Amino acid sequence: MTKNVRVRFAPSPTGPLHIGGVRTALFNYLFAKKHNGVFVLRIEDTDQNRYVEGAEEYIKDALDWCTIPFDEGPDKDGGFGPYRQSQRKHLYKQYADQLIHSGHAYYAFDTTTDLEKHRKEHETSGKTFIYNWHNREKLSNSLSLSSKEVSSKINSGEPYVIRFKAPKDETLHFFDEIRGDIQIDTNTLDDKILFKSDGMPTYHLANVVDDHLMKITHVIRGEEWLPSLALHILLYRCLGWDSPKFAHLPLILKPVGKGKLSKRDGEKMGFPVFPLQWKDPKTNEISSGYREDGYLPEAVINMLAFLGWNPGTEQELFLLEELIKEFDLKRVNKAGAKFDPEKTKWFQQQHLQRTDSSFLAKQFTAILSEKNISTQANIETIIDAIKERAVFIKDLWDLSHFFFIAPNVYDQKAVKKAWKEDTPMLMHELIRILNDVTIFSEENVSNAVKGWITGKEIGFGKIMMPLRIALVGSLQGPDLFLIASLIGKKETIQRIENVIEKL
RNA sequence: GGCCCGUUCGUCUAUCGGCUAGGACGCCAGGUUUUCAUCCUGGUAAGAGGGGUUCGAUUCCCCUACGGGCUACCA
Repeated sequence: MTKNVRVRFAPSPTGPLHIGGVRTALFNYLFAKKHNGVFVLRIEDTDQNRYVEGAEEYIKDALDWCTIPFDEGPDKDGGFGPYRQSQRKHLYKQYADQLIHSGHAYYAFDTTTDLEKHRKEHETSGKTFIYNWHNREKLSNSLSLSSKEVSSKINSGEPYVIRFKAPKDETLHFFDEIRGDIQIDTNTLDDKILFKSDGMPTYHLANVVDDHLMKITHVIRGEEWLPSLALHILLYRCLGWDSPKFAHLPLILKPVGKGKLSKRDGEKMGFPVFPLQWKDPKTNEISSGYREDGYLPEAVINMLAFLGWNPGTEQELFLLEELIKEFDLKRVNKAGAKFDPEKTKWFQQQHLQRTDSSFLAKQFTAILSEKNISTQANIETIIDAIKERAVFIKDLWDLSHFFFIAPNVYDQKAVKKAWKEDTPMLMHELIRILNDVTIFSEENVSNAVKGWITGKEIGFGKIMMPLRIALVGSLQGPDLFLIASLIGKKETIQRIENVIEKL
């Protein structure tokens, strides 16, 4: 019998969700949906000092915008709540105590300053201080002190932490769904703190306890957690629990230079590293987001999916449903991937082209009304004509303003190229031709103008380019006859008269 | 420093021992569009280095180099 797949995304509400985090959430989501499983959101807020106002909301909004909603999580109980670790505080201590009773953990009283001193001393003598079997007997803890001393310290209210007692002389073997077999010598492990003196568990304990209690079957997380996998495996074992399966995702790296992608890179190179815009509540600093920059969630998701994963075919454009169908942890790469803002733009362009004109028309109408331009019935026709030139929805205006407003400035380069001495005369003649077109359809205008040019035996460019300047203001845009027919006979002629006068 | 993970075109990647090492982004050149963009065609460019194993290695093993991560009473 196969267990129901349950995965979780467990961010810490210390700020806006970075696209690396979104990618982790996406892979969890895809894996869950692929196996008809459940996607859980758990807020890991065990560190009160780092809590940032609004971060949890941001995380939920971001998942929402990316169309990868969670099935269970804060305010969405699925029977495994609560889903904020701060609200689960009472659950953790008993497991730490259990580990103490079974001899797998111990109390430690060393102060931060004591430990810092040890570290410094080791450093100056060229050694590394590790709190483990090397020296745990010489430090202040329940292994070195008598049980009397220990209980008197605890009873007198002296602060203490609970440390894991890493086993000695053992080679641990475990399996990562992406990386395969990994082994570690337990002698290199340190005695990690499981329970802090403020009464809160550390990530390691809380994470293992919650994953077990929430019946998580697969832990899919970033590669930065690989070094603590040994600890986590050991915790499951010492607590007497089966451990879930693990998969560690490759990191997302800076586009240029070394290291992990960071907020700074986005600022420096001018691309967002966050899904949504974020305003820091303390500094009021604003970080740009993909949503506000005009990206479609489809594009962002598609781009993210291909950062470290591929379907093994040559298909690159995927919608969420297809990603779910094709996704497989086995096809996730091991090596970190440099982030490429250019490719992201390409995904955006491709997805925009595949977006319904009726949907774009709706968005565009909103932009137009902001500019106090009344909506036209033929808005979808206009979008069909300009869409293929657009990358972002906001490009639509730059590509189509001449449908709504007559040009008042003319591109100098274009004028120099196309406006010759005999042009005004030809334009006057063109006005007469256009005047004779009774039904001003694209086809009729085209036939009339083309017939006239052919009859005159002059080059098309001599007429078409000045006409384009008249109607558009520059040498750009879709088919001229379409533009003419859409703005109408009166406006077309008016614009030609304008340009003759001005140039 | 210690531990762990990784290494194919500039970038993202395909290849599950036998290929002229494939695709995509970018870039360059043509073509279509009498404009611009799109689009089409073509081009550019890669297996870190050294040892093995093998009839044969990009693919398997080892070493080195390089890159990355972790090394907090942060997650």
